Parts: sequence; C-alpha cells; structure tokens
Amino acid sequence: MNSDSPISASTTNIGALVCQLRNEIVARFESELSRNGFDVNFTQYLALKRLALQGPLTATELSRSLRHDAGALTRILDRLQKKGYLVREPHAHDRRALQIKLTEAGRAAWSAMRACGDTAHEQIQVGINADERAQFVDVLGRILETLRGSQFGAE
Amino acid sequence: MNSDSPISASTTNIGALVCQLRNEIVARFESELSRNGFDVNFTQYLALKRLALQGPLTATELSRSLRHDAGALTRILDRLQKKGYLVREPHAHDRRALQIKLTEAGRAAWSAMRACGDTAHEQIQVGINADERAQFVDVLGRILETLRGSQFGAE
DNA sequence: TACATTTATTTGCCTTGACAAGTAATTCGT
DNA sequence: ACGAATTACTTGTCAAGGCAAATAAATGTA
Repeated sequence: MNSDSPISASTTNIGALVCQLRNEIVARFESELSRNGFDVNFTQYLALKRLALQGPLTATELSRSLRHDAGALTRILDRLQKKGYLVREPHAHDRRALQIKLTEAGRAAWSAMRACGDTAHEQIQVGINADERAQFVDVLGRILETLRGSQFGAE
Repeated sequence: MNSDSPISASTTNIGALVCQLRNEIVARFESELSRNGFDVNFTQYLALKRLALQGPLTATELSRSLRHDAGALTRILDRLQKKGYLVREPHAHDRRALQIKLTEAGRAAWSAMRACGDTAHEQIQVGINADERAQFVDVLGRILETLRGSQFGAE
C-alpha cells in the first residue's frame, strides 16, 4: 500500500501545508499586534481593515466580505464596539440592518494596526521574491476560485 | 504611506487568502469524507494518515509530526479509539509513553479514506497545472520555513 | 390589505484547538 | 542513589467559529 504511487496525497499534502501556513501567518500577525499593545485577534484585525478601507458597511456586508459567519461576527463587533473602535448605527433605509462605522478612535487604532499588519506581511515574504509572490497569490486565487466555482471577494 | 508602495497589506492580503483557502480545503476534504460515510474531520484524517504511513508512533511523536497541540490530540485519539480505529499500547521502553497503533479496522478505514483524500486533493488542483502546483508548494514550504526559522516535518 | 417568504441580526449550543495545570515516569547532576 | 529538572500524557478551562433557532422587519403575492 505504498511503494509505487508517486503522486498521491501522501506525497505532499497541500491541505496540511496550507493549514500550517495559515496557523503560522495568523500567529505572526497576532504577535505583531500584541507586541504593539493591541488586544485584537487576526479576525478582528481583518474586520477593522475592511471597515477602514470600505467605509460603513452593514453586518451582513461585512460578514460576506470577510466570508465569516454572521453569528460569529456579531460577537466580533461586540468586542470592537466595547473597545470603542466602532459603532452600530441604524440603517437609513432598512430598519433591520445596521450601519457599522469606525469611530475616530477606531480609525486611529487602525492606522497603527495597519503598520503592524504591514510588518507581519513583510515578514511572511522575506524568503520569496516579487515574482514568486505574484505567482503564489495567483495560483492561490485560482484554487480558491475553483473550489468555489466563483470568484472571491474584492482584495 | 500609500501611493507609491505597490505591495502593501491592502493590496493583496496573503493572510486572508490563506485563511480562506484553508477553510475551503478543509471543507472539501470533510465533505468528501462524510459523503463516503466517514465521521471524521480533517484533523482526524491527518492523524490516521500519519499512523498509516509512519507506523506506530507515540502521542508526542504524532503531535509533533502533525504540529498539533498535545492536549487536543489526546481527545482526537479518544475519538478514533472509540471508533475502533486505533489502540493505545504501552511503550516497550518508556512507561510514560504510548504506542499508538492502527487496528485492522483502522487500516481498512484508512485505505477507504485515502481514496476520499485523493479525490479531494485532486479537486483542489483542477485549475492548476503540475508546474504551478510544484511552484506553489515550493513557495509555500519556503514561507513556512521562514516563519519558523527551521524546517517543517516530513511529508 | 393580509399572509407567506425572505432577509438582517442576535443568541444559544456544540465542537475544536490553544494553553495551563496536574500526574506519572524518566533522566540528569551530584 | 537521590532530588531536581525534564518529558509524556491527560484534564480543565477558555476563546472562536459553525450552525440552528428566534426575533424583527422588509418584500412578494394573492
């Protein structure tokens, strides 16, 4: 059950590698954030980033954009709101929905976190050059597309 | 701090992409496994795989090999043992340690799961060719190495 | 308009993994 | 040989995400 199958899942398991890479990357971001005094995890960082870059969003828009469970997102917003980074405002045209907006404090925090994120992002790419990075991201994106049978959100 | 830096975290966040890819891959493996009647998650699948390919191991060896928390591994082994896939035997030379061995049932289950895994693994690579795959895995591995400052385990 | 269906958000429950503490056994240093 | 330090495994606790149910409001339909 082993000798003659050259390329099988047992050769190089992309799944396992990607899981490990994900853990390392998240750890790197979070250590960089915490090293700079921010008590936010990677997901919260991504949420702040989206809000900073894409302006006020509803919870559903944010949840879809991050591809993150809506229920889980509620609690993330709770945390960030308690820190004073954002507010939930009623939506102008839909009383079910919320407008989630960064506060001034949130915007200020984000611009500091952004530096952390950029640092972490650079650390990740230390060992590869620009071409490799581009190729990597390209293939990664295409695998994602394939697995979804569709595109993957902006950015 | 923005206009002329072509590569910033806001351009293409590798971290977010890798997280999403990981989620999709795990989902694909697990759906393939469950579609074939196996009630095991991706981590359990990986544990069985290691045991199948690398023979009896101690819990610590397995935990290090999978880079998975030892405490969490205990419960994974509980599950797999309850299913009858493996047994914990006392270690011949170290009374603290265990020899974790697949049972016949475990070996049989693995050989069926292996097919699921290979299917999932192929689905992942539908959109890319062999060169791209090799490059991807290579870069992925090097990023991992960099982030660890060391190598990553066998396989 | 009245009712069924969809959508937005929240909450509860469950599983998983990370981390820390606890127990038992081995190894190291003297 | 003996105590200290390390190692192997287990257990408890906690944070996080996935999923389902609940609520409220909007939309579609008769």
